[in-house]
Amino acid sequence: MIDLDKLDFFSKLTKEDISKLKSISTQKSYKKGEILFYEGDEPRFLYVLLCGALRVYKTNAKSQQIFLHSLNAITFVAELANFENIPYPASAEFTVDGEVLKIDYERFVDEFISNKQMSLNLVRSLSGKLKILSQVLHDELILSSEAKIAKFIVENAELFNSSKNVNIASILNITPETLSRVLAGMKKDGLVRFDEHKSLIYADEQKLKQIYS
Amino acid sequence: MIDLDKLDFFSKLTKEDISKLKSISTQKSYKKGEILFYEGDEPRFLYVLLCGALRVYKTNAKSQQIFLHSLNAITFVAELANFENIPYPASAEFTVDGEVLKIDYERFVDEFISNKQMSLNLVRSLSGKLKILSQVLHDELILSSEAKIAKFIVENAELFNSSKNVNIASILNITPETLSRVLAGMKKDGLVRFDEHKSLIYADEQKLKQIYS
DNA sequence: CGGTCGTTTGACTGGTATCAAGACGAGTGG
DNA sequence: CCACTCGTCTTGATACCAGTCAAACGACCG
Repeated sequence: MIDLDKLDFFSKLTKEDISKLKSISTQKSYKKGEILFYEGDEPRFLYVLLCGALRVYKTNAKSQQIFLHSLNAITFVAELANFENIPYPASAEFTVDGEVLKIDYERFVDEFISNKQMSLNLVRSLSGKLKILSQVLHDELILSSEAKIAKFIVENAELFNSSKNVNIASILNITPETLSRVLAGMKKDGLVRFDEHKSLIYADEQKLKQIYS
Repeated sequence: MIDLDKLDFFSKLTKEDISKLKSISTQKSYKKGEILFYEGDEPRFLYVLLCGALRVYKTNAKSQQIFLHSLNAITFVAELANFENIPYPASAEFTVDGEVLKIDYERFVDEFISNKQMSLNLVRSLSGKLKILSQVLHDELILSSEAKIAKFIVENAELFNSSKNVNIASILNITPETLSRVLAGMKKDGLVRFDEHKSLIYADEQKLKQIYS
């Protein structure tokens, strides 16, 4: 079990606040692949991801998962659902082993609603989430498949090289076939070059950026 | 000019806080159709919409506007951009005459960052925005045109009846042609019925809901 | 009664998914 | 060292949803 006192995330809280927090919450460990909650579930606790990472996704009518983003410790998780008292708008699955703090939300409100430090944490967290979401919205709503791929190459070159195409495709919410075809096109146009082992050895950043901006 | 003291939004602030706020801000009026900011602009002030309403939209590669949502007074506007120090992620246009409070953001941070009431306002505002955005994300990412229309009919029956199809289409980010065709289909399947003046006189809520959930 | 704005309809297009088959390449066991 | 196999990538044919373009139609307004 992780000790809350040791965490940066709570470092600005007083000793009393920390014990207050401990008294209204429990900790739980999860294995890679386990689900923290499903889209549509009613929120019962306010979650803080203490360690590990989550994959956040929505499910469409054809039961396909639409990847939204990853969450890394330490951060509140889906606090929106608690604040607005709505079902979780997406599902969260552990991509590695992790641990969460499960806070009794009602008591949290009572005790911490006017806590200066906690408010700051919340504002920061909410604002960060908004940034992520508006990013997702932009990528999914405005960008074509080609543009998404171009952006991914420029902004995630390493990840691009270390991942299999299937995984990249699922991050970008496109099919592997589309990814393959677009990359073939880019190769033909000289925007990218690969060595014999399919590692990216050259990318025309300028032209790639033009595609997505 | 609207007097800040009179507004519910600031009612929990002390008299000193209000004058502090006044001293670091100015008020400005806008006419219907004017733009508060464009997507991509650098934020220079923290805006509070004091009266009127804004249409918030993004622009795609073909210069088409993608409607995201409306904002009604009184609310912070795009505070995300200030907090995260990023360009505005969308454009905002007045749909009626309005008035905004333009707050010097740097000074706002200095003076109000640890103000209890203001923090609460911020948390509430951010959380509300997050809810809206995740709603938009769901509608645009998960729902088909038919599903969007079904949802709109169920949840906005009055607006549906009082608006021209062109406007409904632009709210739903679909073309008038698609709207027309889908409605024709629904009529054929008996999901909706219209009188001679195209007013909706019957809608099979159950079946419509099935389409979008 | 003519003009304008909005709606409807049809034919076509485009982007991406889907389905199916083949090609490739790295690791494995004979 | 070869051949087999499995996972992955590529390629082609086809399908589908919604957008585009164009024309006809309708309704209301001055």
